[in-house]
Amino acid sequence: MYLLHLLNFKEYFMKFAKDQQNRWYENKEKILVAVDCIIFGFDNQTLKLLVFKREIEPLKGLWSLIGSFVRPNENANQAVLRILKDLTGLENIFMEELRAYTDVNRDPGARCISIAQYALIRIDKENEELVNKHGAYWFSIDTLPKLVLDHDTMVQDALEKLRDKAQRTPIGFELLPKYFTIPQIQTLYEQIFQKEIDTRNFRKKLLSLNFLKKTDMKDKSSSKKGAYLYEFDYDKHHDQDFLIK
Amino acid sequence: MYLLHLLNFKEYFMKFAKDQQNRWYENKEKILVAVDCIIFGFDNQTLKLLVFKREIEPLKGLWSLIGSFVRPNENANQAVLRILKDLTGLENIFMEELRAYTDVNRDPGARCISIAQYALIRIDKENEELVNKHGAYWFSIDTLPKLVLDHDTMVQDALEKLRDKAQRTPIGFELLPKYFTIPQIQTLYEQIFQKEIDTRNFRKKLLSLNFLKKTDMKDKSSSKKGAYLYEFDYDKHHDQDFLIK
DNA sequence: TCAAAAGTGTTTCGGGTACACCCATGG
DNA sequence: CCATGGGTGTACCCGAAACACTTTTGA
Repeated sequence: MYLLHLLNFKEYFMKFAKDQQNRWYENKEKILVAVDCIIFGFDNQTLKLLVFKREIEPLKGLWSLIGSFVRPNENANQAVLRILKDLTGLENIFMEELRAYTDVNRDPGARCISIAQYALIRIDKENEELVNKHGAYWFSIDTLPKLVLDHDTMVQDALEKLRDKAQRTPIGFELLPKYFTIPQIQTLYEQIFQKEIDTRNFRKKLLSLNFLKKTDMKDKSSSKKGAYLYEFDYDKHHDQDFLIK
Repeated sequence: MYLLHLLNFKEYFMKFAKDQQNRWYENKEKILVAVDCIIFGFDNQTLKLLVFKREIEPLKGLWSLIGSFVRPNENANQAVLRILKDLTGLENIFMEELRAYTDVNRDPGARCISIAQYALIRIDKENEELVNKHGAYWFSIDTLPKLVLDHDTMVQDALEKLRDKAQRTPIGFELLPKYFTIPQIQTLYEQIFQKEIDTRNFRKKLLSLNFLKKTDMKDKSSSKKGAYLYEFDYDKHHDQDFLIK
């Protein structure tokens, strides 16, 4: 039987599938499959979540995550990227699966499972306008409105995963502009973990990881002295340990 | 608009859904949704995976994970528990979602997404016989056969997740009998991480966590001196840190 | 000149790791 | 009596955490 593994699997499969696929796949109930996006953003002040205000019935006026049904010719990942592109104009956004929400009655309108995904983007003027045009708004994560269905749970789960991930990998950089200051990163981490971090220890640890390139530019937008701008040095980051608590 | 949140949501929804659900849900393609189970087991020697040998066409003779389509009246979790119950007779099995596999062509027989879940069970004679009756067999994880579709990927992903999880939470106990010895746990961890662990450090760390209750029984099945049997003390385990590398 | 944020070093403490020998027992 | 696996203690090292003052500059 091990020989079979060497055969062209797809060909072999199709040979039988044509005759027999009804036996295997028949009478199996298909289900609506959606993706919902937990989109985090950072405006150099607070961590925010992008939510969508429904302006048509049903559920007019309620807040909701942005989602879509998965189409026949795309996988879940592609569905999310499609949404993000439409909504923000951005491509190459960091995103990762959170988990699937499959309860039978989670959506009273129809049996529908959702594969929730979270994404991280930088908030800037261009995408903020575009986003507003689509009826979406940024909410600070500590003043979120009630969301429809199980979307509140999704957001909480996503926050937990984000914290977990941020501790072990330099995830924050997806949320920062190309050039950023150390105090900016620190604010971001303080927002993610919702607690204050010691300046000296944070800076020491961060710089010791050796993946920040210092520039000779300064950002004076938040102090008179000005803070040096850094950029992420992708060459030097090789998934080393990155424990920041 | 905030007042709306206080209304009975489901009632409100249904009022519109009846008229309008076609507008929202119509023409949305439904998809087959399966669960696949990555079932790990431990027989006090090696970490094993339960795989299923297809004895009917299509794919006769090929090895595969155990799976099933999700039925209209169950969520993914319930589907997995149903499979595990049928297959092993066991209930209350530890299981957790791995992730969803949604590529358009992952299953050449039909568009079908799979929500992969991994589970941990102890292997004993009773469930081993039952399992064999269903055409399923335990394979040591370092001598796995080639599996169909994307199941190899699922197994690798599950192993990674298992390792990650085992490092930060005392997960191994799902895989051990009620009473077990310290050398047994160590073997389990050596299997999971595929490397040798220092006896003294392991024992020291494990006991310092204070959730093992020593009994006065000894297991002499693997040495003349015999090793003390312990049991898991659920009261004392409060999700403390549990870093074992 | 002063307010406000940026930037910098040292000490302490705990946990991780490395490492080698004695113990108990059945055959 | 000896082979086999069970069980124990110490020293070192490194990274995390705690902690306070100087620098710069625009207003």
